[in-house]
Amino acid sequence: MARTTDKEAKRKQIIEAALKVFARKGLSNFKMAEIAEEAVVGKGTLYEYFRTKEELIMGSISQFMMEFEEYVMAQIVAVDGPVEKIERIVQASCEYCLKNEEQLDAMLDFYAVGIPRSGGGPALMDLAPRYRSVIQWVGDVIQEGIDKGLFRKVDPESVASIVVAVLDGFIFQAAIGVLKMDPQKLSASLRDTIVNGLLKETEQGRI
Amino acid sequence: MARTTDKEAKRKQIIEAALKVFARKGLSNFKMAEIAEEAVVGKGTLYEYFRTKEELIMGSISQFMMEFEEYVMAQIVAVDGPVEKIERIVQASCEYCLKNEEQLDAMLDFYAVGIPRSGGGPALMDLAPRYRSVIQWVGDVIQEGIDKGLFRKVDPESVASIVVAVLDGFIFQAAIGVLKMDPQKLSASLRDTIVNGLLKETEQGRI
Amino acid sequence: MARTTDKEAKRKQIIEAALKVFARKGLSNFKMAEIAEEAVVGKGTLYEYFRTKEELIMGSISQFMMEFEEYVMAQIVAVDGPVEKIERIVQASCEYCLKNEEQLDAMLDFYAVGIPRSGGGPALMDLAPRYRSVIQWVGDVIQEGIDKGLFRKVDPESVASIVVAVLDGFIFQAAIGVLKMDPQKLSASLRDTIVNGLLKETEQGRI
Amino acid sequence: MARTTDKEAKRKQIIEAALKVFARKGLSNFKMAEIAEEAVVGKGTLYEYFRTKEELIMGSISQFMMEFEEYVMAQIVAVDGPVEKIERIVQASCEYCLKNEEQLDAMLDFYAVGIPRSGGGPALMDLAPRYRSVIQWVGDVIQEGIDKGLFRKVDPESVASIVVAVLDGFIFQAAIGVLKMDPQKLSASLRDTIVNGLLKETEQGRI
DNA sequence: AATGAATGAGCATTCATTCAT
DNA sequence: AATGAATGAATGCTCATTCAT
Repeated sequence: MARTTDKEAKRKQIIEAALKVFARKGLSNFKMAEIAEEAVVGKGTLYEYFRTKEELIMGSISQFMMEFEEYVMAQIVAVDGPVEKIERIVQASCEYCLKNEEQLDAMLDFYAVGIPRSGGGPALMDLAPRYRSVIQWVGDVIQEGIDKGLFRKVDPESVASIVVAVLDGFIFQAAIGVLKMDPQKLSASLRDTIVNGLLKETEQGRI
Repeated sequence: MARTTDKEAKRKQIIEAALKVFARKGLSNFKMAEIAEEAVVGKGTLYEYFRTKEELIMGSISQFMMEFEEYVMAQIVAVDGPVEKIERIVQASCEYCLKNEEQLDAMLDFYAVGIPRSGGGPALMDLAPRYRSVIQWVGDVIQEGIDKGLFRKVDPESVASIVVAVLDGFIFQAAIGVLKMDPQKLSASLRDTIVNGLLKETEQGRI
Repeated sequence: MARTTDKEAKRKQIIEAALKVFARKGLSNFKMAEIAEEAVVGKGTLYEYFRTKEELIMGSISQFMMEFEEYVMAQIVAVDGPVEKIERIVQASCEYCLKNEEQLDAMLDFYAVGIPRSGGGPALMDLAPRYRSVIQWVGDVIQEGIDKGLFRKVDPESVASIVVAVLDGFIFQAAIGVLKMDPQKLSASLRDTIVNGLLKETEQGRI
Repeated sequence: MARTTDKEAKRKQIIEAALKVFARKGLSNFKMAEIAEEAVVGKGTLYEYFRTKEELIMGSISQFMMEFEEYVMAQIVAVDGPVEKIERIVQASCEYCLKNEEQLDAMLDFYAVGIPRSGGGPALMDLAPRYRSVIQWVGDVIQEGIDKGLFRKVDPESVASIVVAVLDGFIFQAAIGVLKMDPQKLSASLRDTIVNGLLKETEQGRI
């Protein structure tokens, strides 16, 4: 059991180092040696935990994405009401980005890794399923709003797409430095713009 | 007299080949030799037009971005009315992506290139100014809507940020394959969700 | 623990191989791959010990020059008397060239490397200090001869310049094949021509 | 006839440019393009006059050596007396180096070109015959001195070797910057050191 | 298990040379 | 005859990966 824990801990340690290096150098410029140095292990050790560079990249990104998702989900479970849920998902996403400001620089790279190439093999990592599930989840919230008579009868999936798109767009704008990742301001702004537009006339101004 | 050449034309030819290769292989995996082959020129020729691989990348992306911008701008000049302008910018953006579906795969890479790295030099290409000007432009449209009494008194810049963010987010979703780039549908969807939310109560349903 | 290596020994091994290749191909025609092959190491290994080709060249030449100097110095320490010292330095220099006959071919290249270029950076290697110290040393011997009343009152430095010049000239003549590097003959010849001319009339024929 | 003159003139023009570039960059670092630029002709033109880079190098060095020799010879023809001849050859050599101070930087390279390589082809240029003839000529002068009863009965060829060696050594010392090419001083110095040593005792102090 | 010295496939880049104009 | 755009063979150097210790 101790063995497993040790192994797992060192793997985490390497991934943490990797994410730092990704942020600093970008996914296409970092070297395995840099990660080894950052993780304070030998180059050879990396290969005890990841078979190839590619696997280390995928492993690290997966880990990051998973923690992102977990964080957001954890912030949401206790929230009631569709409007609040959407507000909270925006806030939580921004919060996570802020807490991992360093990673922000690398997130676009993470996204790019998910692009399938027409020529050559498939995407290094298939982001689509994860993406669909997020959109699905947001769509359910929208549907919930409609069902509760709060929202107009919009197409839940389309709106969900938009909400998720805004979040990604914010991340990009923050990464290039034209937007400040302010959870309160951005969630308020999104609420005022999108959620308001979703509310039925009779509901507007009430919430 | 020596062999005469239209330098500008050959430069374009190389850039076109480069963009194709970028889409196929991604910005971090392509080889100069591939571009030479695609452009049907010798490897050495590439270096007659671009001093380094990096410069070729930047030149090609710049060209792409510029053409993107030009296309969208051209589609917009003749449009009147804030709502129509926003609708049209979404449509035009989608159209250009559709016309260059091949490039779509590479666009996330293009974005990633614009991320400044905390460690090491600056971003390969500074997208911020271009971005700010687009947001500014959309913001002006929003302001126009407010001035005309069409829109509620929102913060123009925040809304502009959101609109632009949605466009980028759409591009990403299309790239990973969870969204279809349908100009009509997406612009209608955006209009129904965002623009509606911007309209004053008295205006809703009229436009 | 990792594969352990005597870094210093391997460095020597590479330098030895390099000097062989220099002699065979000349400083401007050799390829790194040739040195790797001669040293029976991988190309990459060369770069573990020398950052660039230039550094490998400089390191190897430095080493050669140093060993040359050490050899000559070692042959001289025990020698008494100015005339004998000069004779011995000539002999020792020739001996070293003979023992390293292979290198002889490359020595002119080594010299050329020390030439500072008016345009562009400084010389790859500054031979001037080392040169001045040798001339200084020979000058001291001449001075000693004058002080002891053996030599005429000549300018020690000028004569030292000449002696050193002759040695270099010999190396060149040997390299192009118009002179045989015969320590006995050359030192005798130099003694008969130069040293004799330095002796006071009263001393001539005595020594 | 005009044709020939033009051709010959342009050839000279190229060689002159080449020598300048050699001095600036060294024989192993210059590029054909640099020579074309310096000569203010197109790259292609170089190949109208020299089949290859190597041929251009050889042609230029030959030209330089020939002019060197011609200059020295011209300065010597009218000189009488072995001592004066030797003094004059030293002076003339220094003078030429001074007049072509720029080339001085490249002369070691020229020498190096004459070194035959054990492995690979022969020397790019065989300096031996030219060298032997110079040594021969100096040897004849020494012999003349002996015959006239001025010099001791030394081995003419050995002494000639030394004299020529000194000249080359001076050039090297001047190139690396430890010696000033002063015709008067150097010839006087050489005369005082070598020639004096050659004089018979009865002649010393007379000349 | 951990390491880092060794490796060589792989790639950006250079530059002598060609040849259409 | 003169040119310089085009070319690709050649080469320095990198870095993921291996493996002896």
